Amino acid sequence: MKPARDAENPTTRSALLDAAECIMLEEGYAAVSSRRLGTTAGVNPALVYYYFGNMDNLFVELFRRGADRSYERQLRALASPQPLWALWDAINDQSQTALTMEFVALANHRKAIRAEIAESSRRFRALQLDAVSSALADHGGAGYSPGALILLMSSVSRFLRMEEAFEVDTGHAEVVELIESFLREVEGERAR
Amino acid sequence: MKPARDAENPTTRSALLDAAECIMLEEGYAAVSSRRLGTTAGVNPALVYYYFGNMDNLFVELFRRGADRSYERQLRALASPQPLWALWDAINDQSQTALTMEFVALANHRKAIRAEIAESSRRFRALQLDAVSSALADHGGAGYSPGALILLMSSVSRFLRMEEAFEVDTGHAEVVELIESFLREVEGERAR
DNA sequence: GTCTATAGCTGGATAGAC
DNA sequence: GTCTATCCAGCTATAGAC
Repeated sequence: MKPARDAENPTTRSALLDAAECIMLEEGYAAVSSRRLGTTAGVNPALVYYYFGNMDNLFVELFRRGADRSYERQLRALASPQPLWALWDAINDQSQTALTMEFVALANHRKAIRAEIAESSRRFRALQLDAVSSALADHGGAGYSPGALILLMSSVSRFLRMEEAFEVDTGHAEVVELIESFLREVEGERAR
Repeated sequence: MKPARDAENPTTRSALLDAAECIMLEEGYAAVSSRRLGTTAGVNPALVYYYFGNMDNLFVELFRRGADRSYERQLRALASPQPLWALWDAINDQSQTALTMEFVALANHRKAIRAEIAESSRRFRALQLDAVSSALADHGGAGYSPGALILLMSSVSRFLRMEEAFEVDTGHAEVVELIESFLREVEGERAR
């Protein structure tokens, strides 16, 4: 009988993934090395190769883990009574955002990562398109383009986060208000 | 009498910066090392330290060189008869975009770079705010927020570029049309 | 200004003991 | 599954000859 591992007894495998996530967020992907992973996770560096074969695979698995979690969260959001508001929250709320930017940078020169992100993006987008199309049709927004709305929310959210990291926030409140006034128009006041 | 250097006779210093730009675009910032720079620029790697002291300074100088060029281009754009259209073109056209994203990634774990980008962003934003405010006031757009418009254009532009790198383009045409129809509304048909 | 040589470090990855 | 030991490559940075 295999013992079930809980949060206080994580498997070595997931401990390594957690360590990678932590290092990536704090110091960027370039700081993620097998030796650093070993130290942070409290295990031997060689185990990275035992579990993942090489560093690229570790990155791919870490990305996939985060993407799957986000996808589930987004599925739940889009099933809410106010799917547009919920999607806007999900896009903004995602603690995944910072990690994602790091992966995008990684993808610039690692083909395996790029392919993974590309496929994941298409998967997210398809789900969003479907839900936003229905949401717009259900309310007074049949005249608006679902694709444009999704891109607007995604672009602005990511750009604002990025600027916040540089402590630049000119115009942030205004553009958020612009998007949210649109959401109010088609989906009504945000329910609390 | 010092000989003037032309494009075919660049100084070693600028040859190193050119090499850095090239490597960064093709393989990402992590691939930029003194040895690679030496090989690509056809000079000795030790010259990197002679000219820049260390790698951080090289990155900062490369960023500054690009930012200054973009700033000049943007100044010219904003002085055109259709400043909003010209700004939109400048934001989209910038061959700097890909490089900028690489610098943003670098900035995550190099303080010197982060400070440089932050200051540069504020400088660009101030210039844009000024010009867009006037442009909106001059035409029928006095009711719109200049800050929101700038952020919308900047966010969307960067996000689309990023997605293009992953060969994802769902909704791109629609969101571009949304922005351009707004520009037509306040500034009239784009002059050719 | 440009080069050689080199110190000192960190990294990816593997072989093999336990 | 986990560890030690190790090879080899690549990096930053400096000292010093030319």
